[in-house]
Amino acid sequence: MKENEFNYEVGNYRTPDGAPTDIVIFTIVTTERSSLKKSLPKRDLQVLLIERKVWPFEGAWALPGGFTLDTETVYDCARRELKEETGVDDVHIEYFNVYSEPGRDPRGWIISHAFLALVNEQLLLKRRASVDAADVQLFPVEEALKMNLAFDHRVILEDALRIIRDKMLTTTIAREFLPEEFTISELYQVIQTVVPEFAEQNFTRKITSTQSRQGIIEEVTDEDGRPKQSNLYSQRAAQLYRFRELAPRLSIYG
Amino acid sequence: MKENEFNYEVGNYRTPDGAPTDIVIFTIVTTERSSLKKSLPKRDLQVLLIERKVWPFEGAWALPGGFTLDTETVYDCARRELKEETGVDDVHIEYFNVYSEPGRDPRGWIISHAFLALVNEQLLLKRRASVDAADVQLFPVEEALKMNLAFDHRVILEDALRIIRDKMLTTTIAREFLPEEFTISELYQVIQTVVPEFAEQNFTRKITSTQSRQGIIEEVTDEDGRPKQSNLYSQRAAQLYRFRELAPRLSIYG
DNA sequence: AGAATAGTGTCTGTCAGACATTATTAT
DNA sequence: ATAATAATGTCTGACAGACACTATTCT
Repeated sequence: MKENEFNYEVGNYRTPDGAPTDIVIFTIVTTERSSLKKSLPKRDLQVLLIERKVWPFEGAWALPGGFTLDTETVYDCARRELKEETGVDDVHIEYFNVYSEPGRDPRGWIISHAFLALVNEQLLLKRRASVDAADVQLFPVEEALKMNLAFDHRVILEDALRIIRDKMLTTTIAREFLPEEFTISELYQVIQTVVPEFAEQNFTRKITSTQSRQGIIEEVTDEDGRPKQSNLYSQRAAQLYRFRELAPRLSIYG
Repeated sequence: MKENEFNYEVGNYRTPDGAPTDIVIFTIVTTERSSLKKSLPKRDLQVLLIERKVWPFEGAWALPGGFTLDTETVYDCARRELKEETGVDDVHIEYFNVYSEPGRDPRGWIISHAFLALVNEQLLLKRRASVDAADVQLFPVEEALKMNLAFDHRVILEDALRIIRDKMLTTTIAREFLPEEFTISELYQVIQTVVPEFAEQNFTRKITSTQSRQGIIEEVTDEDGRPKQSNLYSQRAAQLYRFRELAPRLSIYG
């Protein structure tokens, strides 16, 4: 390295003390409504938090994360941390913002890169069985927002929430919370769990029968080409659907 | 600072050598079609680049940017750099991604934060008059994409382009390239300049008369409440419009 | 008159929104 | 039968897409 030229541009300014990632891991927790069987379960959007054991914010709950190494991208780091905390890989993980407010971390000048991950409950269960981690826990987002989270993690969580609420309606990320094959009611419920104000009276018809939404989902059929149905959550069996690749182009101009 | 605890968590790992910002500054350059007066001008999406004078990538063109100070956020830094390079402030500037590939900067471990800015041509002109900067220049984006830009700036530019193309159709950022009051044709042209494949036969009617798009723009009237028109670009005078605050909510589900 | 842009008329098929109704099946 | 969810029917007004047409004014 040409040391003098390096110094010329970088100068003798202070350099950051670290470039960590923080990961907002969302999952939807399904709880059967015990009273009656064959009824739709309750769904709850939850976020994974870790109780800090060391200074700073000792004892407070925080988003999982860790410092990026000089041999990896921040994206690699986020995936690595996600794997460490949840045991899962190959899930939707997405970078959404940087947090660089001076003083946000008492340890020094630390610029954090925030990711959000959407993890299917089924995948999380494996990990939760294997590790008895009292210091790693899922919280309903509404509850987490009221807690005194470490660092600026409340702001990060709020930002992440805003983003998945937006994306839930404008992309097909709902698929991340659903099994491969699902019913319309499940899809509707997942959307409503993330975006409570979502209400669409003619949802079934719109998602299945309108031309402009062709290609979002398709009916699942068995080997003989007959419609495949499920009566897991209902008396009357419901048609199963799966997501296709096509997502419609949105535009405000028509 | 508790030095030992700091070391415990941060460890003795290497820390980054800098957290700069790179800014993709877009503008739309308008050139009158000289042949005939009263005709729509040609518009061209251009990006501001700077010729590097020092190692590394000496002589190559690069995105403007600079190192973040420990007293500011990366957002502050981007705004500061934008002001330095263009003389403008108070324009649309937005963070969009982080670039952290090891080795992306020969000077060391440098994680860059990329912003995009949309600057109205009129605002840029002031600056361009005051500074004769042969090393600061606007390039049509198509041309810039073919150049050997410094660092990973080609990738950054491609990402930025993808984002403003998407946002041009889903938000009202077109306003950033337009004067306060504009005609439908101007708006249409700006959209097409950024998204060449955009074509909407009934654009006028959709943007002015459909209920679902109420509130995007409104007619401009003079003090007496009479419609205000402009014949700057046309024989027949055209109604002037301005953007309102409301942007429609988009959803793929209806 | 011709050129250049602005803006409206008209028609068909599809969709949105609101609401009611029927269908299916475990209990 | 009842409960619970799944799915369709029906109606009105609005919109999309396509294309032709009229309007205005500078040259």
